[in-house]
Amino acid sequence: MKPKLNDVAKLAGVSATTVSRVINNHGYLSSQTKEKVFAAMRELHYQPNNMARSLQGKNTRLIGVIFSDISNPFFGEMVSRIEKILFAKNYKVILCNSADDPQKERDYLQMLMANQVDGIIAGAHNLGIEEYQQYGLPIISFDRYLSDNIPIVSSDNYQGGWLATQTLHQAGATNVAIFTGKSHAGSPTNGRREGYEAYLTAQQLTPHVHELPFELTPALKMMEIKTIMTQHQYDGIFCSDDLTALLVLNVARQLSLTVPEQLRVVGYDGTALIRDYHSELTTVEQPLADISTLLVSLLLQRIEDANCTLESKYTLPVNLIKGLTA
Amino acid sequence: MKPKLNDVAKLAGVSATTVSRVINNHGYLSSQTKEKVFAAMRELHYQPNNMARSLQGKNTRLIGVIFSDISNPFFGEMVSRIEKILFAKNYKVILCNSADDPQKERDYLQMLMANQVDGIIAGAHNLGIEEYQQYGLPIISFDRYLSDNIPIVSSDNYQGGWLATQTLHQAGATNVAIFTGKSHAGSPTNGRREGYEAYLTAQQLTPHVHELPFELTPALKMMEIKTIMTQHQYDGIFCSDDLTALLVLNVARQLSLTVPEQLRVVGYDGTALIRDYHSELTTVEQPLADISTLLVSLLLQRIEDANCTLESKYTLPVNLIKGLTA
DNA sequence: ACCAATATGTCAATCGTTTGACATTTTTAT
DNA sequence: ATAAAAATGTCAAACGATTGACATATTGGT
Repeated sequence: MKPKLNDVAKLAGVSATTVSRVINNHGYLSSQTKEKVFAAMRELHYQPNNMARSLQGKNTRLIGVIFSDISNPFFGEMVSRIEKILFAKNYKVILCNSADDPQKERDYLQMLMANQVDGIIAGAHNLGIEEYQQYGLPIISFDRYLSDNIPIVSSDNYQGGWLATQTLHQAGATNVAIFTGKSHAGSPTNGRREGYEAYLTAQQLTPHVHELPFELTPALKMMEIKTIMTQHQYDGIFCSDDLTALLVLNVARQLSLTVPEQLRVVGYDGTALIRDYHSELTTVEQPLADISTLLVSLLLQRIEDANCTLESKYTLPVNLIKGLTA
Repeated sequence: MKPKLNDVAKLAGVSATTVSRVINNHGYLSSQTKEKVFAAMRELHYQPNNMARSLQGKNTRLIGVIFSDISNPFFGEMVSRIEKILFAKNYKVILCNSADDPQKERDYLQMLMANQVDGIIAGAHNLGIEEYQQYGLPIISFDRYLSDNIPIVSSDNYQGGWLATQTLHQAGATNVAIFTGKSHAGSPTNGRREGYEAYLTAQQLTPHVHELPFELTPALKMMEIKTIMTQHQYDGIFCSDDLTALLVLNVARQLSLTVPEQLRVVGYDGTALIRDYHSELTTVEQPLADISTLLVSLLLQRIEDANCTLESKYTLPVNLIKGLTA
């Protein structure tokens, strides 16, 4: 069996209490004793049992991270960053892919509770507000309103939508469409669309909104896009995420539309993947590093002091990455 | 505070033992009592404390999943699949991005031990073999030899390398290079390179191996590729991963090389992302679904019966996805 | 009315570690 | 030499749930 605290104590020739004190650096300890104990721990490859520790009320240092699906590069990069930051602070991540399934999300929440996580970073949002509220846990939300006492971190979607549309317009487009997801209440893409509409209205131009169902496979989405693009002669398209923008560029190629002359395209997100492998795409970059840092930092504040007052909303500025498509 | 088993017992008007029995479905129980207890659990939003449970020797149902970085789409997709499969079997994933840093990998292993994970799926491999052996934990490795008693799941890298090269050759290429990572002992890319060399040798052609350092940023890698491609006039390039293939295609565009007429390109991995957004790329697809399923299934076998005999190596067939680049 | 099966309760030990109370010994400073 | 500080020990009660031993009560079937 795995070595326990008592085995270490025996090997080191000290009492169990002393070993515990060494581990927790508690009370008076001579450096010789410490060394003896550490040596014994090394020799036995001893690792204190975190389950037992957390029973005493110690933090588990586990954080639940819920996103819809990390195989989406945007979430993948974000979770990867969050994990790295948390690891540096000695926290571990329990990964939850909710797959946009409310029941799965609910199950995950319960599971996270059962595992005594210290807090949750929520980036998937299908559940009603109450479900998140009823657990008295520190929670920080990414990009969506959950409840009054759950702070939201997001980038400036409105500004991003405005910026994207402005970029298309200034690149010469006048007949500008937006391809976005279904507009859910509280959904982040709403802001992007509002920015888009506001800019066009300010320019006395007409918005053309196309909602592409979220569940569509990329192949189906592409067909849909092709249909839309043949029926309308847009000269500028703002896609509310970069992957959709790639599909639009593919379709443009199929339809022999020259980019950016006949068609201008702006995407959204600006992940490292897109910047590195699709530098041609003009896109609005969300500050993923800052978002991740802030999410973690707020959560840890809440964990350390449950009563600390946090803003209800943190909005980070976006940045336009100028490529060749607009 | 969070409700405990005793609170449920009080509310339901039964003993703590009965509640525990209901939870674990142990011994005689009337359906009325069960209902009363469940009702009380619901009312209190009770979740049994997994820490306390696992102290009795119950499994934690936590699995450590170590990969170098899930922001790489290949690993992202793989971890996403693994997580989904494990969740369906009521296991949770502790996510570990080793970032190709041996020390981080070591820290992760210790952390996973401290958290009493039931097993580990290891897809990052920087540590010496001993380090994985010394923990008597069920471990399954993806694509790399760790130790005799740690089963390896991988796809047929040799066959994949052969297939890719054959595809380039049959598409008309005779001066065929391979772009691969640094060849580490036990590294999976070795097999791909061997398949590449074997095919060329069988065809009386000369292999040209270019090792691109793993750590390079994509931008630097692209420069390197450009240098290589201008110095040599290859008419076929086999990239040991798809992202590198995208860079090669970018460079080809910069150098005004027509694909596939002047230059044929074959990638490797065939993730959903590539299939969906770069269907033009000819690539060797690793059976990610099967690999993930097998990894999980073997691990759970080991967890359920530590002595069960498993093969030391499981090799799954690869599949050529014909695109337009070769 | 009687035996068995079913249902529930009480009690206590256990899992591995932490922590406080208290006692004892050793070291250090004056 | 002496008191304070430092170092270690013993003991036991937590933490929250599980589980076995055992007792008791309620059923149902015959």
